[in-house]
Amino acid sequence: MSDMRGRFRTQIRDEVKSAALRQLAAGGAQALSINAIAKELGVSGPALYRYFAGRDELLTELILDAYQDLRAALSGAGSFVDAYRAWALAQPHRYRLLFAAPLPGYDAHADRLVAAAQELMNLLIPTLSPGPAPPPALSAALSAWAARRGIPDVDPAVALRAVELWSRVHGLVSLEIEGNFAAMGLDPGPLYSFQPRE
Amino acid sequence: MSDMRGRFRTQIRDEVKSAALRQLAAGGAQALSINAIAKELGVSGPALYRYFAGRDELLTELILDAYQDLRAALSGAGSFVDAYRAWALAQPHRYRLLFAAPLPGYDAHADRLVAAAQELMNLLIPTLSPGPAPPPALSAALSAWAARRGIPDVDPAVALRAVELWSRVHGLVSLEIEGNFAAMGLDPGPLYSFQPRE
DNA sequence: TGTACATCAGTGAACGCGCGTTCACTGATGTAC
DNA sequence: TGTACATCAGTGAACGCGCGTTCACTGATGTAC
Repeated sequence: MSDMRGRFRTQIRDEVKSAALRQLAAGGAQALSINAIAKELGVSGPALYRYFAGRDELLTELILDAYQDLRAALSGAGSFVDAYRAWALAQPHRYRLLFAAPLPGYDAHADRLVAAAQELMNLLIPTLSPGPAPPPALSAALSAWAARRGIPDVDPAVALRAVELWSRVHGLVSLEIEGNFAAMGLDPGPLYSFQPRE
Repeated sequence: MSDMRGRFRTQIRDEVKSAALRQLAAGGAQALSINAIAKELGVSGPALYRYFAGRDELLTELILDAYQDLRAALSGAGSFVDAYRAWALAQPHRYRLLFAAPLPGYDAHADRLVAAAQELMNLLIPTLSPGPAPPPALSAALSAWAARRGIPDVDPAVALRAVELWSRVHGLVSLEIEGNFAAMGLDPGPLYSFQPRE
């Protein structure tokens, strides 16, 4: 019976988080409310303060979890682009949590979050072959960035391709998620098979 | 003195809208509050109901204004990509208004809004030369979309380029606006000079 | 095994705040004769 | 030009709601002897 209370705590934390995700999915971007979650769990509002210091901590955990989940989905996948798209379409509310503007007053670029974001690039880079060489200033910035991320020997031409690929797929995904292609009557599927494929 | 009251009304409407934009710029995405705007204008909350039916109408007007402003910025510009980026960086809160997830319960795809969004494409299309031909299904969808928008004789290969260009620049712009490149220590400027340029 | 104690999950009340919106009303402004 | 009237901008109170968070407290659970 080691640490039964501890196990209980993490289980409740998970239940809180999944209720939070359910409400984000249903209620739009900023529908993250301690009180509403407590109500869904059949518990009074202040009870949740046993498990989270406050709303910001809960939000941060949800974001970190989402990064981790996305990373898992990408690392096992054959195609970065297809897996990225599939993950985002399956849970657009979590994708927005990662890449859309957060709540006012919330610091979306705390160190932990930036690090988690950039691990996505670490997954992409090894799968790419170099493209054209970037201009010198960009090349230097890309090398410095890769070194800072603990992968020192990255060809800047590969890093460039990674950033370009990511921004392209993010453009398509974010437009698709918000229904922009649907509003045009377009199936965006074929747009994802751009060159260069990884 | 024809219609002095009418002129007064439109002037107040404009003051309300610009206070609203100021607060959006300061307060984050969903900081659009009738009461807060009224307070900034030195007036009681209910007073604004003389000018707007409610918060949703105000929001819709802000969005339509933003589309019109963006269209104006693009139509006079030499480079679609550069003008698009400059507009978005200068007023990211308005860019989010157009392309990020709106408030829960707000219908972001009402006909007027969709039409306004697609007029942006009408500006882009005439500046492009055809690229590779799209696959048949996409080609048909692109032609149908162009016809529906009142520009019947569009080469699907041009329409495809327009959609691709738009999604690429949107990807870069939306990442840049949220500070993702800054968090990487990258100047994204060089990324915008991708081929094919318009 | 039984008892005394510490831990801690959860409660209900409260604080102070903000929201959109409706309503009856005041008072000023412009209009018609 | 002067007066009677209609229009309408703006007010303050109110409704009902929700929010994050703090606080003193109850009662159950697990622990130590």
